[in-house]
Amino acid sequence: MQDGKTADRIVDCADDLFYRQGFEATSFADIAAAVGISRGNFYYHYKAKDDLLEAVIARRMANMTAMLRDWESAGDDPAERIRSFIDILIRNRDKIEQYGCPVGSLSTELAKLNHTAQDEAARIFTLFRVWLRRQFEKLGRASDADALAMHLLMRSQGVATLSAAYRDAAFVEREVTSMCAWLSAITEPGASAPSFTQQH
Amino acid sequence: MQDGKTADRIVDCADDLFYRQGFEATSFADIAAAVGISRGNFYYHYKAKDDLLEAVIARRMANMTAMLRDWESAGDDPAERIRSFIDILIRNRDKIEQYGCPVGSLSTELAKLNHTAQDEAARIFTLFRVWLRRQFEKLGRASDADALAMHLLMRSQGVATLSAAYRDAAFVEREVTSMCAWLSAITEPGASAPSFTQQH
DNA sequence: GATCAATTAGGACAGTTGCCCTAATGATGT
DNA sequence: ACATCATTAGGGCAACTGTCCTAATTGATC
Repeated sequence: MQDGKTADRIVDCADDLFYRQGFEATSFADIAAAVGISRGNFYYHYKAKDDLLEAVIARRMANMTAMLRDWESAGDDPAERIRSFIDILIRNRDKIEQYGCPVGSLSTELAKLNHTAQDEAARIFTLFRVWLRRQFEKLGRASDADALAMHLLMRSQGVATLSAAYRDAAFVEREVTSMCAWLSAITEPGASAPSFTQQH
Repeated sequence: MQDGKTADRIVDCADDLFYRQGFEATSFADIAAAVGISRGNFYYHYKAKDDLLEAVIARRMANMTAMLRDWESAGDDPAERIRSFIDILIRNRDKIEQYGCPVGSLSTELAKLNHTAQDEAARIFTLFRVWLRRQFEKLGRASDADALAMHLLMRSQGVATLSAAYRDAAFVEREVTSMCAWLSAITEPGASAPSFTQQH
């Protein structure tokens, strides 16, 4: 958090602190101390805490968009791309164990606070949702692509929450393996793949 | 929140407010106003906010224990009991849509606050975990009963989080149906039921 | 009816919160 | 060297936080 203009450094630190401490529990004093500026200077860049929150959400949106684009350019196999998504639980395992999922925990907190930015936070979910949906469509599951995307999102959220509660790395690995197996069952066209429309 | 001794009414209201607003975002003034007592009277019953939190967690533990006992006495079929657990997502759908899961959201918040009561909050999870494990054992899945219990807990957590983010009742119903189908696949001994030990 | 403990109300406390204001500093171009 | 503008520091604001203290009130016991 050293280089870049001050406004950017503020969003950087706020992003991190909102994740690790929560939005409500993070004060301006916390952020100012982390950035290394005075509290007064703060309001020159962001005139209210809600403005800062929106900037943080926008930053996360941009970061996640870039990450999804990277996964797309890394290969053409949709299943492999989806596996990149599942693998977040492994790559970020330490942080998730400590603070849960940044998307889910912020969304839940803002829901409780009845905060106006709650819908904006949910849009980060939608970013993944639409991206995953597109991959499932490419796998020939156009009819239930959105349900499959939501199912995968739901699983990653559940794993993240329990990972933070129990800090059990074996559980996370087991569930990631299960998610990949579920994905493989979908990829293989011959087998009676897990479906949602079929179960109704 | 009318009858009962004052100490109990305080825990009642605090329980509700901690769920709807979060622990950190709920002040003594909020609780005192909800109970209808003065702030001063507060410290006669609970000398610190952390004490109150522990009382709330203990209360939830007692409530959940009673609920699990009710499910046990309602019938002998373990699968039916497990379905009672899954059905929470339907029965409490309105509250979950607004505030998420009380167990998961409190656990995540306390994790971020680095609060000492975090382990105690996780024990509510363990309550369900052990109970579910026992039901799976009765279904003849002694070898992976704990993994199955954790899998079900994970699913309910994921559904609750996404339910609060999107407030999509159709999604919740779809996932509940999927969970019941998963359970049925386990119940039927002949079929190649979903397992975890097999997938390793 | 008097005594005494349990309970309550209300005010006061030091610290923190988000927010605002103003003066000083910095850089920039002329 | 000067004027201009963006940026920063620091103090101050009222409101709120959790906590504590004391005086009043209640209710039961003798």
